[in-house]
This record gives sequence, C-alpha cells and structure tokens, in this order.
Amino acid sequence: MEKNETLSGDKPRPWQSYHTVYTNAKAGMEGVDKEKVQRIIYETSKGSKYFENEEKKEAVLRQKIENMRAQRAKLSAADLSHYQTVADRRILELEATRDLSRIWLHVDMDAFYAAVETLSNPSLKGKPMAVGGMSMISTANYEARRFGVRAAMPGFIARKLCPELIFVPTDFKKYTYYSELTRKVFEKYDPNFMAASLDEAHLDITEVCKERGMSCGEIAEELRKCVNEETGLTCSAGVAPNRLLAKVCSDINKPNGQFVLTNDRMAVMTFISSLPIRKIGGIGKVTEHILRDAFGISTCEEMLQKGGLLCALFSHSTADFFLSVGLGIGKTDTPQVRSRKSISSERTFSATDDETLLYQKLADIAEMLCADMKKGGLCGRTLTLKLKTASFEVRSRAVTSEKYICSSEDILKYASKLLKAELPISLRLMGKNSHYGLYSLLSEGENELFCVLIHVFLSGSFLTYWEMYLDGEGILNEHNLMPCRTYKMTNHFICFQAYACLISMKTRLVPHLIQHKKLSTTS
Amino acid sequence: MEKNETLSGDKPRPWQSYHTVYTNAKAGMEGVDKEKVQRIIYETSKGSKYFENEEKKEAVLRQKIENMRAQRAKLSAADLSHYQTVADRRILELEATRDLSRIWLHVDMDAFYAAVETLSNPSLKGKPMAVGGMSMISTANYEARRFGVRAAMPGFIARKLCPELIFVPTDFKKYTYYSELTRKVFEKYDPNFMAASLDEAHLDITEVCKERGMSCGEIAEELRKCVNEETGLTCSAGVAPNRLLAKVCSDINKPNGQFVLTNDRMAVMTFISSLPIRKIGGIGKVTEHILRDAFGISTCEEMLQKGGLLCALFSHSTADFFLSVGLGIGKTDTPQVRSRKSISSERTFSATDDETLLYQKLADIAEMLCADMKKGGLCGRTLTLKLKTASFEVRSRAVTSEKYICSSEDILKYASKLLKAELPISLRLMGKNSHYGLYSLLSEGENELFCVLIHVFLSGSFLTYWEMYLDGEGILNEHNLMPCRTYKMTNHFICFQAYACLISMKTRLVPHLIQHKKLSTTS
DNA sequence: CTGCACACA
DNA sequence: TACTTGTGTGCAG
DNA sequence: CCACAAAGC
DNA sequence: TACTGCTTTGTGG
Repeated sequence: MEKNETLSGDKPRPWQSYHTVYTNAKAGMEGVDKEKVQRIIYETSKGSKYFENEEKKEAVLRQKIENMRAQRAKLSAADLSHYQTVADRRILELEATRDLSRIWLHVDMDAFYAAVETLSNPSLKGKPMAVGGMSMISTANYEARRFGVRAAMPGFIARKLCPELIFVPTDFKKYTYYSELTRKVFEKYDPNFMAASLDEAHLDITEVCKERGMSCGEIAEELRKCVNEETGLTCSAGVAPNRLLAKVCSDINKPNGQFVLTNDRMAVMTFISSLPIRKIGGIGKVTEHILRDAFGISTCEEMLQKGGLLCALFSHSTADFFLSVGLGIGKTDTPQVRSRKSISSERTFSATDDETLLYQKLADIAEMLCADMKKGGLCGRTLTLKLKTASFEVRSRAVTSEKYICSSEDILKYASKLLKAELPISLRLMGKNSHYGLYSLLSEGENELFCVLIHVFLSGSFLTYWEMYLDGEGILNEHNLMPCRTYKMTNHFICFQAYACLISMKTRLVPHLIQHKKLSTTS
Repeated sequence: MEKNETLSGDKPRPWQSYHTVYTNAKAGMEGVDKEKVQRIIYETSKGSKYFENEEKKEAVLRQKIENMRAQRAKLSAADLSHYQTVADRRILELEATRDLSRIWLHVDMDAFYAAVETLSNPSLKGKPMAVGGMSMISTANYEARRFGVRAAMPGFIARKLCPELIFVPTDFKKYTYYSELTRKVFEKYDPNFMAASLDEAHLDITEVCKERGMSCGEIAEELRKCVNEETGLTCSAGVAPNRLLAKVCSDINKPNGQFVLTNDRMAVMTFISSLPIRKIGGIGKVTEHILRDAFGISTCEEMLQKGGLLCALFSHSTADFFLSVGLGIGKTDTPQVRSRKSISSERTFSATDDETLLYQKLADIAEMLCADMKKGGLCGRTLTLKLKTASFEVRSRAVTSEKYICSSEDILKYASKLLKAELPISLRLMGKNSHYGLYSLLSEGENELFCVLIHVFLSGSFLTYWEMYLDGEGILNEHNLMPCRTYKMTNHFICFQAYACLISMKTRLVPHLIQHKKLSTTS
C-alpha cells in the first residue's frame, strides 16, 4: 500500500486513491488496520461533493505531473549536463552555508488539545476521544488514533471508524492557558524561543547547554520533565543543528519521547539520507506527489541525486529549498522581529443562493474581523474575499485600497464590492432572463456559496518603505501613511518600514536630502 | 578622441565629456573638424540647466559602471568558468537558430526631411540647411553636416556651428506624402514590408530575387532607381540575411549607395568581427559606454570573447541579445500582426510654477491626445503622466483604471489627479505655511514644471485575455470588456485577446465549458 | 502593475 | 530666447 | 506590486 | 446533517 504508485502502475483499489489516504501522514499509526480504515473513509466520503472535488483536484494534479514529465522528457543531453553543473555548484554553495554551531530543540506537546481536555475531565482517560465536532476534529487522543481517527478528519467519519468515540468541543481558552504554562518553561531555556503554534516551539539551546555544562539530551529531558511538572502534560522533543531537522526529530519518539541528532555533518547526512521527503516541513501532499511521480524522488537523499532535474524544472528558490533538504541544511538563526502580516476571519455555512443571506454573512464576518483588528490595533490595505462553492471550489478575489482599512464599514464596503462582482454568475453565463439556465446550474450545485472569508493582508510580500515628510508640526501620523508605494531602499531617503500600522524607524535622518521627494500624497 | 576612455585614464578636455559628443554617432562625418565642433558645442551648452543635468546623468552612469566593475571583480574563478560554460552553451543554441535562408533589404532615405524640403524649394540646393527650429532640428542636409550640424541637435547650437545655416520648419504632411510614394515602390518588392518610420523600411526580398532571377544587389539597385524616379529623392540600401545586419549595411555607403552582405556564415562573421558595437541597432550611447568601460568591449567580436562575463552580469534576455550580436544573428521573420501599444502627446513649455497654467497645459494635451485616439478608434486603461522639471529631471506617474479611458474628460480627470499629487511639492517638504521654504526651493529651479506628457498604454506588458460571455443577444460589446483581469491562457475558456478596443478571436468556442467562469464584471 | 532608463527616428 | 516628439523595450520592485 | 496556490497546525 | 479556521510563503503576471 505504501509502494510507489506510478501513473502506469497497477490500478489501486478505489479507496486507495491518494486523496483519501489520511494514514499516509506524518505521525505514527502503528498497529492500525490501515486497509480497513481506508475503506471506511472511502465508503463514507464517496459520492459526496467534497469527494468529487478531491477527485477533480487529483485530476488537475495528475495533469500537472504529466506536464512536468513531458518537460523533463524534453530536456536534451546538453540541458541535463548543464543543469547538473548548476546543481553541483549550488550544492557546494549551500554546503558552505552549513552551520553546525547551534543546537535547536523542537518541542511538540502530545495530542495537546485532547490531553488538556483529559486533565480537566479525568474520566476521559483511557477512552477514545477527539476534540472537535461532527464537521471537523482538531486532535484525537492516542486511544482514538488506534481506530484510525486523526486530526483534520471530519467527525462523522471518525465516528464511523470508532462508534464509541467521545467528542469534546474545542475550548481555546483552556489551551491558551496551558500553552502559557509551557511557554513559561521554554523561556527558561531560551528567552527568545519561537512559538510555532499553541503546542509547538523552537528553542535555541546552544547557550543553555554551554552555561549549564549539560548535554542537549539532558536539557531536553529536563525541559520535558519540567513541562510535565508544570502542566501535567507530556511532550516530545527533537534536538538537531537546525530547526528543520529538529522538527523532524521531535516526531521520531512521539509521544513522550525525544530524539537527538548530533551536530556532526556525517550524522546529519546519514539521518537525512533515507528520510521520506514527506517528513520535511514544507513538503506537503502535493509536493510529495509531484516529486515522487514526476521524478521518482521519495527520500531526501534522492533530492541530491536528482538535483540537476530539480534545478531544471523548478524555480530558483524552490530548487534551493529541495537541495538544502537533501543536505539537511536548515535555518539556525533567531529572527529579530516577527510581526504579524495578515489577519482574517472565515465561516462555513450551508449552501445557499440567497444573496441577502450572503450579504448578511459577509457583514457578520466583517464585524468579527474588525473586532479582532481593533484588539490588535491593526489595519491593512489589501482585502481578500475567499469564496467556497457548494462543490468545494475555492476562489479568492482581492482589492488593494489606497487608504488603510480598519473600520467594519470599510471592510464590508470592499468585501461587498468583491462579492457583488462574483454573484450573478449564472445570469452572466445564461443571459439575464434565462431563469431556466440559472436554476439548472444551481441544481447542479456548482455555484451556491457557503463559505466566506475576509482576509486583510497587512503588507505585501515585499517591504514597503515610506518617505517621512514633516508637516507643520513635524509629526508623523497615520495620514502621512496614505501614499503607499514600494520603492527600492536607498539611504538617500528617510525610510520607515511599515507593517500594518506598526512603524519602526529604518535609517538615519538626512534632512538636506528631503527635497529629493518621490512620493505623492492623496490627502 | 576615439580612444578608450577608462575611469582611470587621462582626464579628457572638458568638451570631450561624453555627453556632448554628437560626433560619435553613427552616420559618417568625414572631413569635419571634430575637435572644433566639440568645443563649440561645449561652450554653447556649458552652464545651462540642460548641461548640468547631463553631467548628473553622466555621474550616475559612471557609478553604474563602477558597480559593474566591482561585481565583475567579485566573480570567483569558479563563477567565471561556470558562466563561461553557460555562454558557450548559449552560443551553440543561438548558432543553431541562425537562418541564412532569407534576404532582407533595409532602405533608408537620405536626409529625408531635408531632401523633401529641397525638392519643394530648389533654391535650397547646395546650401547648408536644417529642418526644425531653434530648439531642435530633425535633419540636416549633407552641406550642413560638414559643419558638424546633426539630427537631434538644438538649433541654436547648430547656428553657432554654421551661422549661414538655413532653417526650414518641419512639415509632416509633405514628408508623409513622399513617404507614401516610397512605400508604393517598396510594396512591389515585398507586399508585407515593414515600415520602421517615414523614411526607413525593411523588405524581405527573398521571393522577388527568386521570381525575377536577379541578384539581391541588382534588386537593390533597381529599387533605389525606382524610388528616385518616383520621388526625386535618393536613398541608401543594405542587404543581408537578417534585419539587424541589413540595417547596419544600409549605413555603409550612405548617401545614395548600397552594400550587400552575402548569405554566408563566414561572410557574416568576418563582417561582424571588427564592427564597432555602436553601429548595432539597440546599442546606444549608454550601453556602448558600459560595455566599453566595464568590459573593454568595443567590437562585436569581443561580445563573444567576453560572453561569460556578459552572461554573469546581465539578464538572460540582454545577454542573449549581446551574444547574438556577436554572432551576427538577427530576426528573419515577418511578424504577423503589429498593433500599436500606446499613444501619447507631450509638449515642452517654459518653466512655471503657476498651477493654473499647468492645468491649462494639461487640458490642452488631453484634448490633443483624445483627438488622436478618436482618429484611431483607440482607448486604453493605463494613463501615464510625464513631468520634466526646470532642471530636466524626468518623472512619470501612472494609474490604471478599471474602465477603458477614451474621452478627453476622463483623460484629464486621471491626469489631473496625478498632477495634483505631485504639485504641492514644496509645501509638503517645508510645511504648509513656510513660504520662505517654498520660494527658496523654487528659486533653485528644482521644482517648476515645464513639460507635460499624457501617455495611455493600451495594454500592459502581459497579454490580457477576456472570457467571452453571451448576453441575451449573444453580442460581445464594449461593456463585456469591463472586467479586465490578466489570466494565464488556458484552452478551457473562450478567450479573446484584447489590445485597446480592437478585438481578435484567439481560441475556438467551447460552449459547454462556459460555466467554468473565472471573471467578474464591474458593470 | 508602476517607475524609470534606454533606444531610435 | 533656446536641448523635441512619439513609440517600443526591458528591468526591478 | 497583485492575485492566487500551497502548506502547516 | 456533516470535510475547519488562521497564517505564511512562493510564483507568475
């Protein structure tokens, strides 16, 4: 079942279709009757709109893979040797950036939400339980996992797999409280630790190990013990020379275990060599599938062996990522400032073609989003509307406003405009008076909307710099922020880096150069 | 004077500063006292705002060259050998695209505007004469050129060089009339000939030569004779296997001469080898300077020799261009459709800080532009406002509208908005009430505007595809064009390619796929 | 897309 | 007195 | 820059 | 009955 599926290979049984394979995922599922689980999932999903959409997506992916194969086949011998030299060269350069001087620890709480719920209600102990509802579950405890129940699985399927499964609704307050307790512990080992989510964090333990004269394994043991004492929860840890590897390592002896990869190039290379690429953070279902079926790559080692192909067919940065995975190279720095870049709110509801209802939903979400933004004192310029149809097709539409958007009115104004532009779909297709066409399309379930997201990007992928200009009072206020343009950074200007409304000074003041003005205001 | 100027070389005399070197340009200036001409130009220009701006630009260019030299110096041996293989590879690929099967002829009328004016007023014959005015001259006849008078030279400088110079104002009606006469002739040799301007054209004479069993040289002779009989004007011609080379060849025996480069690889390589790069169309003053001072490249041959460096330090497409120049490879096809991409109108006037006057100028230009657009039945979405300050600094600001812009009101509306955003420059720099600051800046001549251009781009740099949708009548009208988005082309959609308002069908109609709609309307 | 530099007639 | 006008391209952000 | 897809938790 | 909600990053136009 885990064998390489190739496009020309044996036809898998229907329930082995890749998109239903929850059991392929990262954490261990030892002792589970995987085939039975797959079959139940398949039979429960089959025929649903969701399933049909997954099949469509799978077909699109297959096509994409077919294209890559074709491109690969088109490469001449000269191309191949050329890209091989490119890859070899890049591998050398990446190797030169390898940093083995830092020790990173990745902590991952075991079945976090489920464990917290069990703490507050010990009667759950030993029984299969999941946090979430019938539509979606967030986590399952280990008892439930033995039935094939997993995070990100809809609840009604989980119940098919395990009829006695107990459902506990999510209660983020509780998880945040316990998360805070764990972070208090983490802080003691690395005051600048990086929280990845409520239940995961990266710690640079280089200094702690040195100061306290302990091995990193001992530190990890102590940290896990300490977390357990403070919270009553268990966690797993991975230690490695960089964050990428540490994350992989923390998964190895889960739950309540740890794994240390020593800061040694040989050890890293051995570790990485036969590692399935899917274990690597950043390589998800789609990328795994592409690499396997278009390039025959399943392990990290093969990333290096097929480096030439990767450089030929992927973008520079993607190829770079793949090659560094093959080398077991990852980030070792602690980024200075990590400011939030976007904020969003979305809600799924049952399918409808009632426009009034849709606008009402939109207004509700705008309200929620606005409240969240107010809480953080944030505002942004790019507003994205995300729509999901009854057939699970996802669309997004965005606008960028000249002014910053903060109020729920503004949010609603722009979001409505975007929604309006999408709405008379069927009318547009069939002509204004063709109600027959309208209803026949609706009855096909293609166009009703049942999910709306409003997403405000606080800044684009590029840095935006602002020239400061002094008004009568020499004050920089939110109104001088209006003229948003992105410029090449030069030190001829007084620049501010603006993320959301948070402003931090970037370069020194050079008053006599102010007159080389490049920006305009819209005030 | 023509020797390599390097940054560390001997200091040239002031009037040899590169930006004043009109005599460096392409067409022959045999028997001219170049040094004297240079000195007069220098002395006439020196101290002017224009001159100062040229010096500033020169400084910027020097800096750019210095940067390239630094980058070049930073290249490691490994880099060098790497890029050498890249270059070698690319040279092979380009060589494989060499097409020697076509014969191109480039015709260039001799001193066209001047010759036409002499036809209509024979008393000008034999006297130094220029077409244009005191600010700028378009062409000079050969008598005037002996004094150093050149196209694109301001008239007042030309008069310094040749006090008896006769100025004749430009009269495009006349030139267009004669241009039409020449084109009637060109048509007989290549019905698809490509007009490059009123006085230049490219002709693919492969078929004519074959059909009439004449050599290309004979055809060129005949064509030139025919043009002369029809118009009374002389022209020069170049014949070569591609347009790039034909253009160079037409310049060799100017005026009233021709030059044939045979369709033979060796002949081409010999021809190209010692050719100064500046003779190549597309390599202007700046590129010449960069290649010479940062890479020591002066001839086309050296493009190949330094191919590795060029690939290392220029973009893919630029390096490709340079290498094909080194190989003497150029375009040999006759492009199917060549539609206009933008239309603009601009006027230079004397410096002012009177905003009312500026808006008046803007309105005038909007009117002119609109008239030109009406004539061609064109409209566009991107409007660019170009400004030139009293110190010759050029700025441009653009907006893209959701709707197509055609009316002079709309043009003016958007252009005014852009202008307004630029206008209170000094106020913004100095604070609203700081009139002192305002005037001191104005008196420095930095901010008065005296040139306005409105430019409408009819389409972006990327192709824009439109999904067709059928309204009740199944008609595609200008209103369905409103939802402008740029999409990747897929054959799942009914696509139209839209340039301006001109619509041409692009793919076949696939009615049952219409429902996979991706566009929205803003109607 | 936007801003700008470059090129050519 | 006084250094254009119209169009196209490429690059970086 | 902007829109969108992919990924992770 | 019933397949989330929130955020970041990369890619191409």
